[in-house]
Parts: sequence; C-alpha cells; structure tokens
Amino acid sequence: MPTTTSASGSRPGGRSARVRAQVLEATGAQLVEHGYDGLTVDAVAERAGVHRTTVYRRWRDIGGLLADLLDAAGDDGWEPADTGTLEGDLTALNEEILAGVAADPPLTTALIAASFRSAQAARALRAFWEDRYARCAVVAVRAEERGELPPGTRSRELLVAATAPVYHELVLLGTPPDPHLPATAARTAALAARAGAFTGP
Amino acid sequence: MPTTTSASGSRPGGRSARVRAQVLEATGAQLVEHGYDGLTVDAVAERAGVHRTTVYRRWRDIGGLLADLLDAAGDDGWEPADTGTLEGDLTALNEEILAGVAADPPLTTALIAASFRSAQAARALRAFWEDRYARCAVVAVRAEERGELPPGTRSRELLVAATAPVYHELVLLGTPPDPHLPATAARTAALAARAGAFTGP
DNA sequence: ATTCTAACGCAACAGTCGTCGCTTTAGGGA
DNA sequence: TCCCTAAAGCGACGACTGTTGCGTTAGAAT
Repeated sequence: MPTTTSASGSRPGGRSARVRAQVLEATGAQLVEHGYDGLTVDAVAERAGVHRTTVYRRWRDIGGLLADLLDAAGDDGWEPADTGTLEGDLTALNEEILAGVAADPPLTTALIAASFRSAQAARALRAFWEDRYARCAVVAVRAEERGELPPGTRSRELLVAATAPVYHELVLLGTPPDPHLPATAARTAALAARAGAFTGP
Repeated sequence: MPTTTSASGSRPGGRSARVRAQVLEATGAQLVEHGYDGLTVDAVAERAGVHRTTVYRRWRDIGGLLADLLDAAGDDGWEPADTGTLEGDLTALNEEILAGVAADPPLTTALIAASFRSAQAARALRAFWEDRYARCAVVAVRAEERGELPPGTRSRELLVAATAPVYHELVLLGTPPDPHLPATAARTAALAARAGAFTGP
C-alpha cells in the first residue's frame, strides 16, 4: 500500500502529499484498531497530527476518507488464484472473500457500513468490486480454454452467482462463517455454468 | 399493519400501548416520507407527539424502533407464491425482493443500513429473513413432490443461491435494477438444484 | 532571494445526539 | 374511591459533528 501517491491538486509536492499520506495511514490504522465505530474524523486527524478542519476540507467526511483509501487499495496488483480448475478458482476466490469479511478487525464490513452513510464511499466500494470482478474474468476465460465451460459464458454473471451467497450469508444474514461455504457456493455456480446457465441471450 | 399490539410491559393497557402505537406509526411514516436519513429519534418523537426521552428510554435508538417495527411486520401472513414450477416460484420470490429493494422509498435498504448501526436492528432483520426463508421451504417441498427436485434437497441453500445474487447486485454492487435479473437468478439456482447441487452430505 | 498563494492551523460556532435527575400523570389494584 | 407506582414529561447537560472566518506557513514561481 504505497503512500507516496501524489495529490491531484495543484501543489502536489511537499506538504499536501505528506498530509494526505499521514491522514490515509491514520485512517487505515484507526479502522483496524478501533473498527468503524471508532473511526471519527477527529480521531483520524489527531492521530495524523493534523487539524480537524484540514480533514473536513479535503475529504468532507469519513466516507471520503475511506473512498480515498479504497482508490489507493484498488491499485494493488491483485489477481485471482490459478488452481487449474474452475471450481478451484472460484473456491479460492470465495475463501478470500470469507477471510476478508470474517476478519478481525472487520475491515470489509466497515467499508460496507460506511457505504450506507456516504455516497462517496459507496461509489468507491462499488468501483473496487467491479474492478475485482473484471480481474476475475480471466477465470472464466481459462475455464473455457480448458473446455470446462461452453464458449460465450458471461463471466460477471458466473462470478456473481459464485460469490453472492458468501456475501449474503456473512454480511446480510449474519450466519457464523461456515468453512466449507466457499467450496459449496463455488461448486454450485460451476455446475450451473457447465450446464450453460450463463450462455446464450 | 395493526397498531393495537399490546405492549409487553407490566402496564399494557392505556397509555403505554397508545404511546407505542403512536411512536411505531410515526417511525414508519417518517421512514417512508423522509427515508433513512430523515429518520431521527427527535423527528419520530415530535411526530408521535411524545417526548424525546420517552423514545430513548423505551427503544434506545433508531435501531430499536426499526427492530420493534420489524417484529410486528414479521407476523404478517406472508407466503411464497405457488406458480406450479420451481423456477416460477423462485422467480416470483426474486421479483418481490427486487420490488422491495428498488422501491421508493427504499424501505429495505433503510433497514439494512440501520442493521449496520444497531445490533438490535440487525438481529430483528436477520430473524425476519430467516422467518421468510423458513416459510419458503415449502417451495422446495412442492418441487420435490412434483419430481422437479431430487429428494433431500436442502431448501435453505437453494433459496440463498436463488436470492443472493439479487441482493448482491442491488444492495452491495448498486447496479441499476435489471428486470430479468429475478428470472435469470432463479433459473440458475433451479438448474443447479435439479443437478443435485443441494443434496448429499 | 523575494513574492505569491494554495493549503493548513486555529478558535468559535450551531446543530444534533444521547443521558440524567427530577417532577408529573395516568391507570391498575385494594 | 383512594393510593401506589410504572411510565411519560421536562429541562439541562456533555459529547460529537461539521462549518466558517481569519491568520499563518510552506513551497512553487520568477
């Protein structure tokens, strides 16, 4: 997570960039240590050694902070695992999701919660997810090349079918993490995909 | 939505019940008219013609109000539609979900948002959903009886697989409502179920 | 080196949220 | 009918959030 990203304003060098780096780092640290409820603008500002008004002016609210954090995080070089089978790839993906959602501190949940309070955070989180799904398209491509899938399979639908149950159980239904939920959801989606559920008009 | 439910306290008659009815009705009306952001304890109290502290003492926060509202709503006689086919039943269910989430005012979204702020609201919402899933079990039973499904299909898994993509797309990913999302998600889940994805160990 | 200005620091402010101690009232029981 | 008490009313309070006007500073331009 590089913190040297240049600010987009007209004075990128020196202080602005430094303040941004300090504040974003403080945001992440505060979120990790005290969860979403402990994530107030005041706490972040104090932790970053910066005045409250500076944060309010540049980021508007906590949602803005998280959005900025997410934009930076989205630029990492993440790629889906390549296990050799469609079901294996989807399972690995779901296991990452499960680990992320069930993690302590609940970073993902905090971001989702924030997205309900801040349109800015919501946009950033959705962009992050869409980017992730786009990167995962290769999973379907590989499966097609191996002959595991009918040609023309719509990767996004397949990926949503595979991952949605994990999010749904953990985030919305609040069921305790089931260690083989990732595999069963992946298997179900792979089965449907092989049967052609995501091809055709 | 009957508002004559008796309060569970030790003084059920008269004032307590009247206040509860007034406050719950005001909560619903305020939510419908001004959305979740306009749903403050103060606004509800004023609307109900009741003092702020009364609301804070009996319901603690907005989450408590919504939880109480949900408990009342869960007692309706809702039943899943019976269309004659598994896929039809699941599609109808998904269409109800889509309508609920995409509705204006966004009642469902407001409840979900509240569940991230209030553990009480979260519990109530989850109980509501589990109750709905339990009532939907009959969909799988009917399908089994028609020979559409292998015996021993786990209804909850099937229902989650069918409905999760709808919630995921609309609530988390924020994609605009796709009118045939309900049908495609239902078809996918039904396909997997027929192939035995939800049977066995 | 000097100047100029975008960005930050600062203090005071209004608005909101949730709590507390006390008083008043309604309604159930004798 | 009278009393007793659970519940509601009331005002004040502290904590937090977000804004504004103004002074200060760092660093970019020349």
